[in-house]
Amino acid sequence: MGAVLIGTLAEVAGVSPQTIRFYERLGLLQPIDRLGNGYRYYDDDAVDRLGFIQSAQTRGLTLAEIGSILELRDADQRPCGHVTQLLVDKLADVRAHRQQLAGLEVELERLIEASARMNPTDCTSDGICQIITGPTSAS
Amino acid sequence: MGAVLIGTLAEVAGVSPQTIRFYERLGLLQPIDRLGNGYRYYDDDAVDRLGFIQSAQTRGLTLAEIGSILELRDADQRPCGHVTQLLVDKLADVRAHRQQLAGLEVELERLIEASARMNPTDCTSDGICQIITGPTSAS
DNA sequence: CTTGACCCTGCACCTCGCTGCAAGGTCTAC
DNA sequence: GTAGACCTTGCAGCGAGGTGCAGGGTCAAG
Repeated sequence: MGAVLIGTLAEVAGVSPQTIRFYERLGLLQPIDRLGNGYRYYDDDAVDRLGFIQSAQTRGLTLAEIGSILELRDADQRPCGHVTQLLVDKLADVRAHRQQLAGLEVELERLIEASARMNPTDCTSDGICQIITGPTSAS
Repeated sequence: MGAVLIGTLAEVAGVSPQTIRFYERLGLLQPIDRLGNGYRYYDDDAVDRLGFIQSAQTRGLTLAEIGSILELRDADQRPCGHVTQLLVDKLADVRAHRQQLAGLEVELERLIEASARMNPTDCTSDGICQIITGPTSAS
């Protein structure tokens, strides 16, 4: 089952051939070799590798971070410690981001509620939009 | 106090002159006119307008959305309804995004916890990184 | 011999909100 | 007259993760 061309690999892995070439340029996935006509060919490990990339992406890792894991693997090192550190850092990022969005959510709720209570005639007064800037001034 | 040049407006509003020119290209802010030498000049309304843009940005609106509000204002229409709709939509976006991040947070916590329980010797087996893909396979 | 499905390379483009640079004109102060 | 601070225009680039296209080569079937 080894030695498939890029189109087949793409179909099996559920990505486009362009994406595979793009990953190759980023150093994430190298073909075993080229055929006489220049065509890339791959073995089953490539499918696993693409699957890993997709798993890691859904876990919020960037392609650069995923590349750093694959690099360790390719150097026959155990990436466990590195991966754990990446995940811990990512968790901190996600929590910070969520905190920020929570603040925004509260703020939007407040503005929407205030706009519902607003008298439409208030709108014609000066300023561009008092729903957003607040009745007289913003903090 | 009217008729300031771009640099003064930029300083007062706390943005760079380049940013003001950028907003002009997006149609968010037009100078009153040009002086004989081609220099843009602005009045105090421009400061309010830049303040509004910044307020709206901190509320998560994109420059395109902000532009749609300003467009209504410039056409002497009350943008209240439109603004409220934008905020409601934005709130839905923020909630959806937060939900997604909440799922990711739980997932990362799970992976980090699992990695702490993992036997280091497990790591040498096949696959690229079992912390990420899971012990035998991922869902 | 031609059609159609593949494959190759390299480059441009997309979103979003700027930022920086080059090459020039202008204005003020000394 | 010259230095320095301002202004003008247009265009390139960032990051992130691709997508799409042009212009070509290759291969198998009919």
